[in-house]
Amino acid sequence: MVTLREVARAAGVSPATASRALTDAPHVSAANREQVARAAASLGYRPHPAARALTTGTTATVGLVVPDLANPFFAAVAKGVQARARETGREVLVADTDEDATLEQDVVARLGNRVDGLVLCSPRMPAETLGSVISEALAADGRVALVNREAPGAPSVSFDIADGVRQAVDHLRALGHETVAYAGGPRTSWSDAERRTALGAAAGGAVLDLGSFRPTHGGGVQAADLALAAGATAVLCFNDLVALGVLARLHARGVRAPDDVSVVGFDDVATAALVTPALTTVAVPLARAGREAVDLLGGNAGAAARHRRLPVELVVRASTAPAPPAFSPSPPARTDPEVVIR
Amino acid sequence: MVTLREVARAAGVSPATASRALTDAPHVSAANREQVARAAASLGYRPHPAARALTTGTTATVGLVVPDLANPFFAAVAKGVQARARETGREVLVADTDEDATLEQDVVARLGNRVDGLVLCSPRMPAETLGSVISEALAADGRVALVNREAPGAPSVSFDIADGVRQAVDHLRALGHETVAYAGGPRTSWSDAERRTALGAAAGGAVLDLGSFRPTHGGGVQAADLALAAGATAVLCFNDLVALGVLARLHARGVRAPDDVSVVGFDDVATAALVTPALTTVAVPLARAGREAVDLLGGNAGAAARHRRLPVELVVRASTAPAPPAFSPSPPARTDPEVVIR
DNA sequence: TTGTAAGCGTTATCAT
DNA sequence: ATGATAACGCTTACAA
Repeated sequence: MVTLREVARAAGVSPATASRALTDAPHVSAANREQVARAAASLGYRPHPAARALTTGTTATVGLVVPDLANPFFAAVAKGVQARARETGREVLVADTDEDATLEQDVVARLGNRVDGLVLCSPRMPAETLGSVISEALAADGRVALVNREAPGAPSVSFDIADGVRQAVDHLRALGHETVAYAGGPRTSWSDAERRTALGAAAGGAVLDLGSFRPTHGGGVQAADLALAAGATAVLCFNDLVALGVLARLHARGVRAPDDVSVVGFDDVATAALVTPALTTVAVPLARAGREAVDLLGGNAGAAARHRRLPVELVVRASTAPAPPAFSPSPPARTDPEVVIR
Repeated sequence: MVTLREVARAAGVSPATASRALTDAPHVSAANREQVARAAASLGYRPHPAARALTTGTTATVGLVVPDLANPFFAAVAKGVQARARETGREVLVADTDEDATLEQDVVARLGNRVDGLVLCSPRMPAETLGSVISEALAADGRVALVNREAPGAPSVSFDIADGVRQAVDHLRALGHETVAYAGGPRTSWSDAERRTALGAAAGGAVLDLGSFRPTHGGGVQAADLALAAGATAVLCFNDLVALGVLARLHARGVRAPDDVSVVGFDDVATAALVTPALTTVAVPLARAGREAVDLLGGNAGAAARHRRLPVELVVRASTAPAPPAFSPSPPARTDPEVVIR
């Protein structure tokens, strides 16, 4: 291993000067700067990250906590975090909590002292746990940034979910759908709560609440049968995975999409465009969110209180179409107040 | 920040003893061991990773290099790497090269001195670059492990691709398909070469070579038209993404799958089971490969020359069916020797 | 502008 | 079994 001392010796200067030269610090003559650079290059010098971290107290590393790397939603965020970190000369330490909310706190602790800042993309973490994580271990400003979630005390990058819901519902209403159902996500999900709030404000009448489902293909399968039973002609889903499940179940039951029932997803993950019928969905700038979260780290100004909300956009593909003239396998359940979001 | 000195003082011992006690080193009295543990716990002591790394020369970190985190194939591998690393008390530094093979070498260099070992899952990296990476920066044994690729000088975890190809072709032949086409992946891909070699040995006649395509949905769209033109009734694809593209294009052209044309994918990524028709595909233990690659790191024995080849399994779903009695939009091109794998 | 020297928090060596 | 003490490789006062 070639150390700074050796570079300094080769360049005929002291380690201090060599250090200054290589870190672009001031007070170094142009001649020396050049000498040192030349020596470092020819020797193949690589600064020792741990040594640097020990003295500076900074690791040039950002941590990323996600529930499931294999979930395309989080994978897209991770990609954004990765890209931005690399651009800014930092590495990414990634932790997959495997959907285990109890693990998240532990993971944060383990990562805490290895990184300069932490990007938290943990929708399931209880608000109180999140609060303690923010205040406890990462007391300093700019040490933690949230993605797809907002909470006091930490900057965050989230999405204009309300607008996305509005766009989706408007789209379906415009197509003549009167009975629109919502296949919701986990009750503990911050972003599901956002969706429900927005649904309550939807124009053109109430939206049927099908309930809460696991945010997976299986959840969608469940929801589809309920939607059919309720006589819905359109289903808005918590996310694309759920939408895919709805589509699959509809097909299995001989119900055509979009001819008989329209389906709208959320997120616009990569596969949404690849399935048949291609999914109409609310596109959410996942990678961009990851990038901006990284920029929120190391928050110098009062960034600690900063919440960025990124715009979303309905992408109309092939899973939505005008409502069928009269497709009602069973009477709509709109009269039951308990399942209606006001 | 609470340091080891403070713990030692609280426990009434020297830093050396405290260190030994906390690292489970020998030569510490049971009493002191307990005292130190208690003090550390009550003070909330966290060893400083950089300091430890500086003295021990070990970072408790593994690096992972992939071309694209958002690709479900690599995401699954990453999840496995992650899980195994965590179980063994290590963290994961991940680098996404964004499909840029020229970036890979640079990334390896950047990661090299921050990790104890590197898991390389870079199918596109030229063999020579890979060779220099293995020998140069990571000279020591057990510093690098390959996934989905084999090369001299480094241990690897790959898949029994030949067997997978055999299973797929046998399946199609058994269904009565005489004209089976292969939609290949990038020429530079190690695993595509494996597939082609296996195809050459396929029983029951030659397999039509459609050519090389990008390993994406778009590549599949291209391949579909060629398969149709060649009169194939079954298409074996480089991976599931390509298969999805084939399926989409078939559907767009009014060709039914599996009624008119059967399609087989490779990898069995998560979405393969979720689309309609559900994809028949060769399931490959991606996460397991990631886990085993981590175990190959820090290779003590002659593990440096070790190559593990994991078993694969054809998963028959809905995208394959018996060959149609006589579906030949155009005459099969089997007579053209240039496009036939012998 | 440059060099000397003092750490940063641990672990490892060497006495005791 | 325990405790000084010297590294580990780097940055940064502080001097010059």
